[in-house]
Amino acid sequence: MNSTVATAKRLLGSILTTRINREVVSGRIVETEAYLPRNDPACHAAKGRTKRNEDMFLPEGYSYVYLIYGMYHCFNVVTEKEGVGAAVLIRAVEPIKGLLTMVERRGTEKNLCNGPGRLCEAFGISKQHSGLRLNSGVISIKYIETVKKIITTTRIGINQGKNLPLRFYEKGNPFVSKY
DNA sequence: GGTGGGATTAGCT
DNA sequence: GCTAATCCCACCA
Repeated sequence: MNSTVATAKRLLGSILTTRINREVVSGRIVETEAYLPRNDPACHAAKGRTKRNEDMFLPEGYSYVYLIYGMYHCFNVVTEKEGVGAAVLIRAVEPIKGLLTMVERRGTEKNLCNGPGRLCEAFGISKQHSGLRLNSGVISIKYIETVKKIITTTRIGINQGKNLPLRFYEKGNPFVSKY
């Protein structure tokens, strides 16, 4: 098992916290996807380093945030050494703290964080938060526990590399995304 | 319950 | 001009 897959599984159950615009929001990660440095056509780094994906080539423990479909952001954790280009996409979290802030930012009380675009909106994450070192003030991820019941499936919403079993979520958790 | 289209932008070809 | 790791709402059953 390579370290990106190991990280994707280890992040399940960890606590994600952001301090953005003086608001503290946190949640428990329940769904992730791995994007591998080699033999993975869906990984942004697969076609080499560009201005868009350069933060993916930072060392492990940095954030990589990008804009998708013109309107939504996706939050990733870089997982390999500097220059390699691999990450774990955080797809869903279970809200813990700052529920009011999430509702305010999302404009609804439903589906606060069960999807990569939704959780970025709820947590206040946007492109300016790409390339930050985690646990240095703005975005923090704290390891708490190892989730035992992990379901592995293929990834969602991609066109290449669909058949690779690189999506992980906690069995039975209602905050996992639906797609 | 399920399906289909529109929103909206950066970067590559 | 087209695509991209998405989401929401309208519509139909």
